[in-house]
This record gives sequence, C-alpha cells and structure tokens, in this order.
Amino acid sequence: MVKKIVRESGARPARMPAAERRELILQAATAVFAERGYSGATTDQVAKAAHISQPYVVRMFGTKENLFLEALDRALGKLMDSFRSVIADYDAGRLAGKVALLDPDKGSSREVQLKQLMSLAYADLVQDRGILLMMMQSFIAGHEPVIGACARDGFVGIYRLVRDEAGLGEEMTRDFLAHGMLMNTLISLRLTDLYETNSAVAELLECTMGAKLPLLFASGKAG
Amino acid sequence: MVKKIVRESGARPARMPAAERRELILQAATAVFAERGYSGATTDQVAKAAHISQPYVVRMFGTKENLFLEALDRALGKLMDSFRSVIADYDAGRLAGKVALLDPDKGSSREVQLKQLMSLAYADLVQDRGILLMMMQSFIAGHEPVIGACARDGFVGIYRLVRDEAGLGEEMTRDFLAHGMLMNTLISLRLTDLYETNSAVAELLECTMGAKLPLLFASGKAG
DNA sequence: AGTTGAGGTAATTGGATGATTACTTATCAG
DNA sequence: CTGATAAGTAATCATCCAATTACCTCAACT
Repeated sequence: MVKKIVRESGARPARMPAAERRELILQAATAVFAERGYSGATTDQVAKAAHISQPYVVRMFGTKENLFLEALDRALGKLMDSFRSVIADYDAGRLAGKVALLDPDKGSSREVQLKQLMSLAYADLVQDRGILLMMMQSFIAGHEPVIGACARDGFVGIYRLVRDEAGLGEEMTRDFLAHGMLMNTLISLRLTDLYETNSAVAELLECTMGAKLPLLFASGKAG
Repeated sequence: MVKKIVRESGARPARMPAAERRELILQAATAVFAERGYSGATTDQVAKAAHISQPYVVRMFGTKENLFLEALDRALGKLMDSFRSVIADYDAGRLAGKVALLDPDKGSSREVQLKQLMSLAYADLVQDRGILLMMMQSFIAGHEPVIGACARDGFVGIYRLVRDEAGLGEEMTRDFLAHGMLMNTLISLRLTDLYETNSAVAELLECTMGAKLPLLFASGKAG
C-alpha cells in the first residue's frame, strides 16, 4: 500500500482560470526575462516568480521561446497602446493641462509637444521595470532566428508609430528613440545604484531623466 | 596493451606562445559574446571560433566569467583609446584636414567638432562588429554581480572621458551616448537585414548612420 | 640523446535545465 | 451525488555545458 500523500505546509496555490494564470505568468516572465535575458532566464525562475510549478509554465506556453515571444508581444503592445493613447488624447484636446505645464509659452509645435508627452509616457512605463527591459533584451537578441525577427518587427513598428502616427518626422524620431535607448541602458545597468556615491552618475541620471528621475527609483514596485 | 593513438586527419593546430593565443581567444570570445550575450555563449563556441579545444579556453582564463571580463576590458580599452587618440590628434592640429571636410565653414566649436570626430571614430569601431556589441551585452547585464559592476565602471569611464577629456559637457555627452546606444541597438538587431525590403528601415539607418552606413554593411570582415 | 616544461587535447563529470509523463485534486454541469 | 474536465504537481529524462583530470607532444636546453 502506497502511503497517501497528504499535502502539508499550507502553501497550496489558489486555483484560477487559465486566462488569469496566463497573465500572472506573463508578468513574472517579463520581470525575469527583463533582468536575465532570454538565455539567462530559466523556466523555473519564471515559475517561482509566478508561485507555480515549472512544468505548468512549460505546458501552458509550449516552449521557453514561445513564452518569451508572448511576453515580448505583451510588452510591445503596452508601449504602443501607451503612445497611441497619448496621441489620441492630445489630438482630442484632453491633454491641454499637461501641455500647459510642459510648455507654458505654448510656443512649441505639435510634434515637439507630442514628443515631450510621449517621453513622459515612456518614463511612466519604467515603473514596471519589466516592460522596457524586456524589449531591450529582445533588441540585443538579433541573432536568434525567431525572436530576432519579432524584435525587428517590433522595433520597426515603434519607429513607424512615432514617425507617422505621432508625426515626428525622421530626425526627431531618431532622437526620440536614441534617448529611449539610453534610458533603457541606464536602467538595465542599474546605474541608480551609484547615484549616491558617484556625482558623475547623479549628473548623467538627472540630465537624462529630468523630472522623471524619481520614477526610476520607485520602479519595481508597480505591477 | 593500449592502442597507441595516432593522430590522423592533419588538422593539428599550430603551436604559439601563450600571449599570442590569448589575444586570439579574446578576439573569438568578443565575437561570440557580442552575438549571444554572456549566458547565451558557451566556452565551446569560443573555442571553436578560436580553433582550439574547449578545456584550453577554460584553463587559460579560469572561468567563463573571467573570460567575459577580460574581453570586456579589451573592448572598453579599444573604445577609450580610440576616443583619446581623436582628442589628442585634434588638439595637436593633426585632424585639420578631416575637420575641413566635416565642417567647411569652420563655424563649429571645439566640442561640436570633437563630437563629430568621435562619432566617426565610433563608427569605425563598428567594423569589428564585436567591440561595440560586447560592451552593449555588458550594459544589459547589470544584474550580474561582478560583470554588472565592471559594466557600470566602464560606462561611467566613457561618460567621464567624453564629458571631461573631450569637454562636451553634460547635455552634449548625453546626446552623444544616446546616439551611440541607438547605433548599438540597430546593429545588434541586425536591422541591416531589412534594408533592402523595408523603406522605413532604410530611412532610419541612413538617418542614424549618415555617411557611415557603408561601414555597417562591411562589418564583420575586419579583425 | 635525454629531460623538462610549456602548449595543447581527449575523456569525463556533475550540475543545471527544458521538456515529458503520469499522476492528483478541485470545480461544475446535469 | 457523480462524472468529466480543467488546474495543477511530482518525478524523471535527455541534453547541454563549465569545469576537471589525466594525459600527449613538441621545442629548447643541457
């Protein structure tokens, strides 16, 4: 007679519908992939972060690669949704108050104002700490056959959105993306760790993030 | 009696002094780490790229982590040497010809001219394809205890060099770094693969790389 | 010629890790 | 109450990979 296994030490996870669990796993995967990259992350780390067993992660997404792709898609979607809603709100006049704060003289063109607003939206996304770094990890995985292709598509999609939908034009879009990449790098590098002890770092962070710097220190807390 | 192993199929590697072999391995490691990142690369891939055995790679550098650190150090050194020699040459008046080409009116300040010259030097480094991507891989490994710390030091070193030794000041240095990060991203993403088929990509590449775009397509051939 | 040490490899190992299999258990419709 | 199905796990496998061990073999110097 095999001894009946009695579940001890309470930590039994709550059951929930698959769709809901899916989102939790994607959140966990985003955080783990963001820190460790595609190769550096393990499905077990994702499972632990989602408080669930490793086999379930694999079974729900098929492969680690597919999990990464879905997390990437989710991150890209959040970024683009955020930008699109900025554009829509701006064009509907719903951001007049914010614009007045950023640009009291109202001397800037639509593009310049939109650029500032999207920078703000971008910095807001930092609070998740996963979303942006997840994308960054995909951008340097260009050599991976499938992930690389999706990353390229995603990047081009962002370029088109900023250049055409927001209407920033070539050079302004390039500069916008460049500063985004610098922000991503500073965050991923964890330069914030040196903020107190290194005045050059403090200067660079303040100069790059501007008023949005506090968001960086608060990052990681939001879901 | 154990059968004497006779070396067949000639491919026996040439012997060479350890210091020389070391540099070859570092070159190979730079290329491999640049493409696949720290976690994604294997010591065996480095060994194959250097045409030697995997155990020898490990024995010569102790650990994979240490190999990465030495390759990173080498890459950072090359970049900073390159910038420093631009600065020295400029201040010694040895770049008058180049400056005249970039800035026919001679209307720009020292900082602006130096910035352009350093951008040029940066783009020259692209030809290796390993140097810059190696650094980029280290920048997104901020969570690794040892590698992350070295990457932070390296980044801050570059910032100081550009801001203080070249004298670009805060904002200009920030913009310089931002565009460098964008270039790194475009290269790592292999957006060049889409240059022919995607006009938005062609536009972005031309806008970002300017006259230096051909260097990008020629990259990977140099040692 | 013989020894020695540096340059190198084959074989192996132990741990990690993505994936699979075979279960268990909760929930809910009838 | 009772299947049936969906949610979830334990155990295990096969593979990969960094690191170790135990060698081999030239070249240089007595």
